[in-house]
Amino acid sequence: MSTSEEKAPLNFIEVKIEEDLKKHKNDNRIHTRFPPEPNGYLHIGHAKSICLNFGLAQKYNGLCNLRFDDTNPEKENIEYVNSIKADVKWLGFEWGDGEFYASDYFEKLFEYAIKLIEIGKAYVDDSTAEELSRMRGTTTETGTDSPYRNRPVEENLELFKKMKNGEFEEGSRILRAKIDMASPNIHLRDPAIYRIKKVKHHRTGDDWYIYPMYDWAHGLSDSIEGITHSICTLEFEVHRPLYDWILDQLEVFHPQQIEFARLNLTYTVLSKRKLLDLVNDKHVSSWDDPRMPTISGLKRRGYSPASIRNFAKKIGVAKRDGIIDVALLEHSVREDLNKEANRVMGVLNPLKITIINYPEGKTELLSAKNNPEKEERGEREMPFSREIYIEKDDFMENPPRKYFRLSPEKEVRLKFAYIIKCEEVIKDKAGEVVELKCTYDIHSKSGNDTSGKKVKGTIHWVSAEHAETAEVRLYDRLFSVEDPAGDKEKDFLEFINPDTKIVKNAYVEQGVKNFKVGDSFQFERIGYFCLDKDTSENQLVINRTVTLRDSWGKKKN
RNA sequence: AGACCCAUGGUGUAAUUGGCAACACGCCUGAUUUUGGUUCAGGAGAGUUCAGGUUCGACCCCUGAUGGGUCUGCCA
Repeated sequence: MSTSEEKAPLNFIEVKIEEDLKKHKNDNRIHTRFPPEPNGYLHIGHAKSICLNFGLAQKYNGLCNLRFDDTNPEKENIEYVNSIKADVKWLGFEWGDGEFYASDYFEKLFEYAIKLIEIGKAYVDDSTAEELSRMRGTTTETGTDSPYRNRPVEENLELFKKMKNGEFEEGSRILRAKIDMASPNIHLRDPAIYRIKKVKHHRTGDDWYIYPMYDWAHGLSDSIEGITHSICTLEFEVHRPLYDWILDQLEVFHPQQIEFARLNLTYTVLSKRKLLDLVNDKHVSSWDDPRMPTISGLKRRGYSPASIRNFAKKIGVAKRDGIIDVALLEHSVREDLNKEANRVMGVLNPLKITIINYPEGKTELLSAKNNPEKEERGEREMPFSREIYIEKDDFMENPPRKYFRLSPEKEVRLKFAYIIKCEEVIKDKAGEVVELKCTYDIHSKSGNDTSGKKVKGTIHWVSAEHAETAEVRLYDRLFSVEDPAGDKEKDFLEFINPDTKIVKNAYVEQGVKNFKVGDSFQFERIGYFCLDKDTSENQLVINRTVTLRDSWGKKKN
């Protein structure tokens, strides 16, 4: 038995590609494209598409273009173009010379339209939008022919050129493909392919008074670029007959459109319009608010490009639409950050401890491992002194069974330091524990413990005198229900989760000050965090990316 | 209502193209651990929406039903 390498199962698109390869279709060339409209920021759903399209090109030694579908100047702008380029690059993909814009093809697209008119397959229609809508029919009733449908070619040519020259009012006329008003597929009922829009375009300026519709621009752009596999989401399935019709009429290179199910994620929304609403209505601070499922939001939250790429790999590609558990996304970051992120200590909810048998004024440096998963990351020195902070949760006056942490008369290890014992609990008038008096065992020093003691729990701490204060933003899921957009009665905005806690008075070890904005690290025993761009000279701002898995916390509930 | 698409554990994706369902996440148990993390070992959980048919044999092919999605912009 030869142990040839396991081949990962192919998704249905790869199956299709390999069939094409077997038939030597397109001379075995594989060319995909990622075609965003620059009218918003990219989100995790786009990341799926980016990984798919660029990933296919990599796998089959092909190319993947980045093409901006910029045919609607009303909604598009250069800010979005730039953010999209930055996000794709950040995700780890390169398009080389393959940066294109549908607007680069406006002239060519116009000529193709002329050709379509010339072969009698397109006409200028003077009907109003309402008339067009009425004549289109419905899903059950066929449409009716427009009175302008049989205009002579010459007249169409002349009118279309006048449209181009700006001689008509916006909305007064459109160019339509002449297909079949009785088709059960509404997209084939003489669809509009050009409309008049006297709007300045972010790239072509005032050159054009007419702009092509998606169906006209997209397929032809694919064709012009020699795209072999034009991959898009399911809702374009009904457009495919039109995509094919256009290319067939013009007898040009004919890419194959393939549709797959777009990504849905629990506890969030992934539609550009809804994300825009969140930004515009100030429910979030910006497109890169760390709670946003945008690529820039995930980046700011502390997600690594690798974690997103791995997530995309895990979710697979298919035609069935479903909803993916965010837990899988969270697992993907933990998996990556566990290996990559250095450990530091941070106390989010401090409880002061005075170690009464530790000399006043003394400070010693203890060495701490930076990353147990990567010995080569070495060690750092942490100052230890008489007064320290521990996490409030790490002390209980009346502990339940199997509580491994600190409680009266009990001992725990301070990680990388000594074993301490709780001798006295100090409370305020309200009965709240405000401080602990402890003793430490001088023989229990980490690395050379001769005390012979073995304690069940190890907790994190930070020296009071040496700690830095930080603002820590404990982000939670953006919505409090699994499918906020799925409720028929309530608007998705009603499900926004208000529980993002901001902890102002966290104490963190000094080293955090040396991190750069965007650096990820683990607060031992708590979770993965990163330094936020709001950090200033005198204020550290830290975002929680995701908590650590917590089997104890789960058990308690 | 019509056309088109889809249907496999809680979730997502597989099943050498017809040979009695696998992987990942999540969940549970145990071991290891100076992170109740990681790692390791194990477990529960679907008989493939339903009803027929073809076949020695069906998740896979056929028919019908049911359920879900998409489509009636001069948006993409």
